[in-house]
Amino acid sequence: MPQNPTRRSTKQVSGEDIVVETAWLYYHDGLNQSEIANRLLVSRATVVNYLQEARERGYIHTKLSPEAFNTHRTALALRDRFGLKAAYILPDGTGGQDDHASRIIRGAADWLPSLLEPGDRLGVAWGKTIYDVAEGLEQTVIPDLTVMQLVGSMATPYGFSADVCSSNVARKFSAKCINLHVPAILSTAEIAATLRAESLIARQLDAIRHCNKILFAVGSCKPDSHVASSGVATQKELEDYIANGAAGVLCGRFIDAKGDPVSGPLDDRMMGIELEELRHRDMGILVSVGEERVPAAIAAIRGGYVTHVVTNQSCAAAMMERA
Amino acid sequence: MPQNPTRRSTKQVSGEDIVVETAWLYYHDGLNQSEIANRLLVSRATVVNYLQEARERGYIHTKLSPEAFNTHRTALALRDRFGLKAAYILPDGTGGQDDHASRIIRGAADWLPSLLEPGDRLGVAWGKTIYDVAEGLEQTVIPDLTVMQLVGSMATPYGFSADVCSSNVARKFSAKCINLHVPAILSTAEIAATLRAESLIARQLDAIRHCNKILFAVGSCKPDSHVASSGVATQKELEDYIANGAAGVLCGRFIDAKGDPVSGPLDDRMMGIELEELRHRDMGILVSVGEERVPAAIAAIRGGYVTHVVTNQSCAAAMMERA
DNA sequence: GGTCCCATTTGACAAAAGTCATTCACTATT
DNA sequence: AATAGTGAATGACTTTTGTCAAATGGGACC
Repeated sequence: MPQNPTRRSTKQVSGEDIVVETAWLYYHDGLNQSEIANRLLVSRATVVNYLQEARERGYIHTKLSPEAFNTHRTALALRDRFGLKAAYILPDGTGGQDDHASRIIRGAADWLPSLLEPGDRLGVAWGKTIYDVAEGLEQTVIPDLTVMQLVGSMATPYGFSADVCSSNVARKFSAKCINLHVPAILSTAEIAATLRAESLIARQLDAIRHCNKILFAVGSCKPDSHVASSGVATQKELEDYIANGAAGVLCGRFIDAKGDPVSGPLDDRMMGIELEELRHRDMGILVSVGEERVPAAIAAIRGGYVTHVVTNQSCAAAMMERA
Repeated sequence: MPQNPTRRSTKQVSGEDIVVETAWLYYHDGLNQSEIANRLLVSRATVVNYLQEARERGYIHTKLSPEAFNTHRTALALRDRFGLKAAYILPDGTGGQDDHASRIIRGAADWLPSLLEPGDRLGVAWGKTIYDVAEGLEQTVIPDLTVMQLVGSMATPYGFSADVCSSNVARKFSAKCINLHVPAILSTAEIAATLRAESLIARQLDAIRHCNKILFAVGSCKPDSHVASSGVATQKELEDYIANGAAGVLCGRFIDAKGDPVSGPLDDRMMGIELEELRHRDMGILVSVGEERVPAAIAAIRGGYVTHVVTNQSCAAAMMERA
């Protein structure tokens, strides 16, 4: 309004625009800060401030491309060794388990959006890993995506029940969400059967049979597995399955080392997608965290449930060694 | 397998993976080079080399977010002043016309992908600006996108004929392309009418009436306009239109200052979408380069052809001043 | 086993970027 | 009209990053 006073306020008049200008010159045109300072007739320190502001405002976005993780040696080796479509291998952390895990989870969250496309129906399993992946997802709109809960919910104190996992994933993608409003495990096979016959439930169970992509983790078959600690299975039941050759857990179902279903006392009391329905989908995305889960991961791959793997260097190495 | 001619052994064992590890630590974890050097037990200079390699391999991607250009003051002002859905205003270059132009074009190429979604039918006009935008587009897959040529082709020595523009845009998006296999201008209205009646052509012309988004530039109505220099119109014809109040050219058609069609000798001899069919689409994306085109751009906006504008600071200022 | 070749690595130096206390112009208040 | 307050801009200094010529070490060849 008042005439452009040529001093400080000049900068003010162009206002925030100068921040964008600075960011453009720096990131797009590749000038250094001194060059920019000269052009804009400000001090270099000011350029630093502008750039900082641009970063704070989220104008600048730096990311590692997926190719960085699926075209290097280990990734290609794992892919070829197991006949996968792709493997996404993150560098090992230098910290402990948590560091490893958080990298894999961040990696999976980075990669997932590029694996999905409009029209997909994504089945989502449950567990801490999947929950964390959902948390890590950037808000990204994928038009016409449907997310589905693959197994019933369970009352865990941890907050990563199956319904929470699927809802969160759906929210991050602004997708439609089909939840399964039943418990994961019922006290008797009869009650489970009754519920399955219930028309609403039957329709939900039918819907999840039609998903084309699946996101899941595997559980190891150790006594401390989530299957036990979350109360889905008792210690005794778990031991039964192990005695029958169980090598891992996938969507609450037990598989042997070849990936085939292991039958046991829980099967009929469980609500959720069945193993046969999980095989040979367009895409099976396995997020595998922790070396103790390597045998389970191998079993899942052998069973034909997996086309894409996200894990880290050391697990990838362990997988190739043990297979 | 012939052992990979490994170079330095220990470091080589982890192979190229160490480059990814370095990039991760630097860009994702935010460590500085010295910290990384300590962790990886190499010199800092080596870390620099790894990072350089990561950049060369295209692992690292830095971009300015669209918000940087359509949420700052000028962009919002332009948008509100003209009732647009969005304006994307690039900083002025410090160089000459070419510098200005190349920024706008890069900006448009950066922005366009985020404006399109699966299922869209994008009509593409022609001209050097549009051609350059197409060149600048990153290869991005947009599923189920159809690109359409809006006006007939012309024999220009410059290589930015309408068919080339639409084909290139389609190629960059891996989209289906509907081309219009006719000249832009015919010697008589009769021949034009005959061609229009031709079933193949009629179908193509019909198809382009159904696009929902349109990408175009405007031409000024000066004697040196592309309309004249590319041979679509003679100097005399151009003067006729100007005498009738033409303020700009849009898809080969002349409009007055209010954006209404200006009739003249060429109208019936021209092959391509008509002005009325261009108005009020879901999205009309105007890429406007050069202050001499400001009146034409204003006319196009007033005429209701435009919902989104890409231009630079000085043109935006000029537009607001003159309107 | 010795020697050469060559890409990778490195240390020392140079350039660029980041920090921070201070200055400066403008505004609002009295 | 004087003054205090505000927040951007700045210069001097520190830290981080980049460059380059020289060194290093593995493997191939003799």
